[in-house]
Amino acid sequence: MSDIGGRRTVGRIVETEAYVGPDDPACHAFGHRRTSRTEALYDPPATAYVYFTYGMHWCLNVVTERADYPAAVLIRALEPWEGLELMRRRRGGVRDRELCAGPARLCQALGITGSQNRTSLIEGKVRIVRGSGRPRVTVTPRIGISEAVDWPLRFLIEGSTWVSR
DNA sequence: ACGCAGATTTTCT
DNA sequence: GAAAATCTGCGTT
Repeated sequence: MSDIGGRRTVGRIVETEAYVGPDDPACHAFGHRRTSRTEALYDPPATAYVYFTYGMHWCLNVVTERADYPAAVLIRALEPWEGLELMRRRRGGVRDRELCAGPARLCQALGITGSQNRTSLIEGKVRIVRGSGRPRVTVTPRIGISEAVDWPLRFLIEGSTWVSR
């Protein structure tokens, strides 16, 4: 959920990818690479890692491991729950199915930018809270990367129609 | 439905 | 100078 610009949007996470640390060739901190961009990955768990790519897109990750161990989970898709009007406005009137189906799309829908980088996902303007169900999860390889292409680290809620691609 | 190219800028070589 | 954890619009089938 986000509370940005004085208004709230809520969604259920339906798709994620894991980037599992310095030994993962697809992780931005592969080989313990430490730059101004990757610095957030070395923060404590539940910190936001928001990075900018392709000249125009923001993507949101959750730092998952202890401080100084750079691993994170990329949030790839949400099922929109609240604040649909605001999401539609931010996304420029695309079909609802495409509001949050993709890592950069959901950031646009929720108003997430670099100003959320290194903020707490427990008490910040962007938060992640525990849900109530125990959904079945499907596992596939990650998308859009060129290293470790076959590692099964993409997780989808089984049967969700809100996932990307 | 599918495939391709353009957008646009940070980061690292 | 090239590539990048992407998205969109426009072309063809």
